[in-house]
Amino acid sequence: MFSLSEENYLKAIFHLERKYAGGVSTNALAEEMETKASSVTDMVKKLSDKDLVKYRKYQGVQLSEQGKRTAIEVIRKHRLWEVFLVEKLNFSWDEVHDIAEQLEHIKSEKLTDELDKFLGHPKRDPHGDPIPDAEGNFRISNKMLLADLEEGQSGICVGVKDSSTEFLRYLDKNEITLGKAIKIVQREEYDESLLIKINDKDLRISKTISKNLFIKPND
Amino acid sequence: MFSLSEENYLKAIFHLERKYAGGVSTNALAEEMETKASSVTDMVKKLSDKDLVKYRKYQGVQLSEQGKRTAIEVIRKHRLWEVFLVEKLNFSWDEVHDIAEQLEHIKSEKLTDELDKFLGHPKRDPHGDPIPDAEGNFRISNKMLLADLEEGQSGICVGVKDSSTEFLRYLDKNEITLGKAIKIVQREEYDESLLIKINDKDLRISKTISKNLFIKPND
DNA sequence: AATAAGATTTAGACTAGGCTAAATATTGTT
DNA sequence: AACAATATTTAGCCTAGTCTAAATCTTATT
Repeated sequence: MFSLSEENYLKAIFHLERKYAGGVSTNALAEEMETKASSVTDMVKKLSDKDLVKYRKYQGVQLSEQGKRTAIEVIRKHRLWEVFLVEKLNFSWDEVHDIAEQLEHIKSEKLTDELDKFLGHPKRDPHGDPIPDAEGNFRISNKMLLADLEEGQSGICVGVKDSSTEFLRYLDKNEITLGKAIKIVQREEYDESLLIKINDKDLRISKTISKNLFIKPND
Repeated sequence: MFSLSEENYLKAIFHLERKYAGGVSTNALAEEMETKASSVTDMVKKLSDKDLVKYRKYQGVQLSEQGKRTAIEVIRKHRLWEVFLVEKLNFSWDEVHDIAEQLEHIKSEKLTDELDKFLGHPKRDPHGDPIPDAEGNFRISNKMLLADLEEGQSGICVGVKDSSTEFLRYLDKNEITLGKAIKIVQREEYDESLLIKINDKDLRISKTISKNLFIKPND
């Protein structure tokens, strides 16, 4: 079993490997963990001793197979608990992150699997992020940023890139929720804002918004 | 907010105060916490600095009002999660303790209250122990040990004193579950065993068993 | 190729929580 | 009242995880 801190490092490395496939730098990890580079170096050595990461001084860090498996297990638990909080306990999608950060460290395989079953094996968490199955497989779907769609294209809103309270509240206010159909009516090249049709209404959204909304394009 | 270790100490002191009302001794607490007396002394000083306990050297320790409130909150969470695990996730009553020990430290008042609501405000956990309400009030009911009932008396099985896997499995095997009616048919004074009627069958149980089963006597 | 800037690691210190061994206080028994 | 047994506390050390400051490595620029 791994400590809370070890699990959080593994999770952070997992997320950063998307951006830095060749190895996650100490500084990037320090920023993600909201700690100092020296602390990261210490912890990364410990993780390396346990064969959870591959680490070469000054060259950054990568997850080992076991490290990756552990990180995915933590992410699986995080997202399942988020579904539980929203679906069963009346939380809204902007309230669940901090609580799931605690719940994701509860150690019991049976608990995770029974929770998954109880929730009906959900495929995505309340923010549209995919939930890995018990074997650690994500079903990845072709999603794009709304900002990258062409004029005239349409699709389904499937996730958010920014999960901050502020952004989620903005979406709530404008009745933009996961599963909704969205069509790009017009692109304004000057400020990169978009005119979209959603809920049968036209809505103008800024680049800031469209860069943080994932869409599964039709066809 | 208090640390995991602090919460566990408060909980242990709370439980021991039932037996040692005049102050819980360092050694008793050390045994309960499965640690050394010297470690207990250190921690008790810290709790005292935070006004969670009243402590006088060599004289034992007692919970302050705030300490008691905190302990009860932890116990409330523990028991609610046990209900959740048994009622919603198909756990049996002998499997839930260790997981609830982890879940009881999750910090979110809203989570606790919503969980309570979701479960229908249960009054007792799967072992028959009362669940305090959000204000920290236990509803105490008149329960007795089965061993202390007279021949001919009858009642309802409402709880267990020993929550060990072994004991709970024994009860399962003999179809003794909470809510069942039990009548004392005969007391054997020689070995203090009892002949009881339960499930319309006669069953002989030893003193060891009858000393660990709580009964709410009829009238 | 040299060097300055930036990134990373090392050294040494700190806190929480725990341990062992030694010192001290309390209690029970004569 | 004294002393032995037991309980408790103190002193000093340990590990995990963190920090600051100093040292060292890498990289970008000339």
